[in-house]
Amino acid sequence: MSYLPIKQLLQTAPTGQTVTVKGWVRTKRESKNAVFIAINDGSTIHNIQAVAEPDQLPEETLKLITTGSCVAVEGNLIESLGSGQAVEVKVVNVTVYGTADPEKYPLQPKKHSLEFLREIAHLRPRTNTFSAILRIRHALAFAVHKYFNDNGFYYLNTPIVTASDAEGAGEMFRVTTLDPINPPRTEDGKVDYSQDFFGRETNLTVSGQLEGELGAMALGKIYTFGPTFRAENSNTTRHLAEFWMIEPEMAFFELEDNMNLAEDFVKTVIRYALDNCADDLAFLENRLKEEEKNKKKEEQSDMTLIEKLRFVVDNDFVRLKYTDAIDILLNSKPAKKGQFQYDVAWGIDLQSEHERYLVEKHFKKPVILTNYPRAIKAFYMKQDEEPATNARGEVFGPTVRAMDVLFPGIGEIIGGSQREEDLDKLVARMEEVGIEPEAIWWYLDTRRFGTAPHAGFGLGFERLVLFVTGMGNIRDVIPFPRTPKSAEF
RNA sequence: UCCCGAAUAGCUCAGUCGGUUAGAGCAUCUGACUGUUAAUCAGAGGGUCGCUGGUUCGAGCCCAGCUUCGGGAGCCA
Repeated sequence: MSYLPIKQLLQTAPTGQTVTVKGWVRTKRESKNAVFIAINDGSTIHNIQAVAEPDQLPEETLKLITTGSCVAVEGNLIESLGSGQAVEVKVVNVTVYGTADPEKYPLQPKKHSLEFLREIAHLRPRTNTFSAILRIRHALAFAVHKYFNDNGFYYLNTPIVTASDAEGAGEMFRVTTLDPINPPRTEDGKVDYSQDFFGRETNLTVSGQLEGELGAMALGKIYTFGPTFRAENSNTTRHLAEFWMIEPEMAFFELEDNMNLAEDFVKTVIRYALDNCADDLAFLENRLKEEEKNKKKEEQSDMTLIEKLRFVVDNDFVRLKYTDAIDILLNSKPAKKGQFQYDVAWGIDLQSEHERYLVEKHFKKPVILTNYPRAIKAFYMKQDEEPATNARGEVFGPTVRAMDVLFPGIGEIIGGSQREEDLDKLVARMEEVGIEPEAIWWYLDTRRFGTAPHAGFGLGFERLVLFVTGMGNIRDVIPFPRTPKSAEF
């Protein structure tokens, strides 16, 4: 039996033609003269309404049509007799594929909290909110591939299992096939990883960047888009143990080019969502409006979700050197009133409250912060020639060509840099921070053989989805979130 | 990991000063209802008060520990 997705049916001119709808029942309403069944198949946020005469369906079939059950409806597509929808299906026959006991099915037609839905993550895609999020997530993923393909990048698949832990991006998950109770041991009592599957210690990747650089040094412009793992005990609304990261890496790009790419990239994929997910965004925007009603006035945002997205797409990001950001923070009201929990001084790693002030209070738009102190950034970042100076000519310490893109409500959405292409400087820096150059000899070969200026960045995909959907918790923008103490589904 | 808060019906919550049979709304079921829009109206069923221990004549309520969840911080994307 063939069928049409509801998305398509809703856009079809009703001429009484025979159609088949297959999907899950959202609600059933019975009155004396008609039975109304709202059906959703996930192709769109909208339901289609099937209408049956009360004595048209056998009593036992009618009883099985409950919220959450799955049905196939054969009927005629007609102009709706009611006012809530343009078309509806006049039922000829209903087949129930699967029942859903109303006493047990958790997704009954009522409001559910996001916390409750997280506990039934296997069923939550059947709700309006999550189906909208997942469709938007898909559209953004597609837009990412489209953007890079349109701009001459090659999709490079970097390894998930890796032996390198040199990047220091975070704690890693160990990958092993050794017996956890009784692993083989060396003479000095340590676990003997030479007997492990790969013959050495291996972990899940925390970043594909180092391998991405290898690709860029051959293909010119590459990007990765894959799962990434951090075994940090992070319990926040912005962190996952398993998340998807997008990491472009470009030969011959300097910091300025990197910033231009990051800004154009983010704007383009958000624009894609605005152009292609209008219904789902409108639904989420409404949901947020309802939520805002319960908030205090000062916590309500002055822009709706779609206005916020348009604002980001239509306005230039602020570009600001770290040293100048420190000046702004030092002269800010909260600093003078002592309202910052952490003191501001050149050399500190900016805290959330500082980033928030810059993005949400001072500039009120996305900010790209650059040229951070060398001491607080990764070893592979290109060192600036001159130490930082502020507007009054004060001289500070050495900096690197790093860039962080900060978004309102999200914080750091992108982190990147121009890479140090000079072998001697790179090795010297590695030794300073205690990384053995031999451990990533293959990475250093890019600098030994045909080195070139290059740059790249990493974007946490879920943080992008978080921003576009306006959701508040990163666990609600990935189908099956992995967080400390939580891997049920 | 640290700080704060929470855990009572399927869900969201109330539960007075520690005192008899633990309540409401939604959902569910039953009935009513001229085409309804998460319909409306009436009625019914539904509880190991997170777990373990303690204080007390008596604990949903007080105390301790544990577990889980939420918010914030740190780490970062």
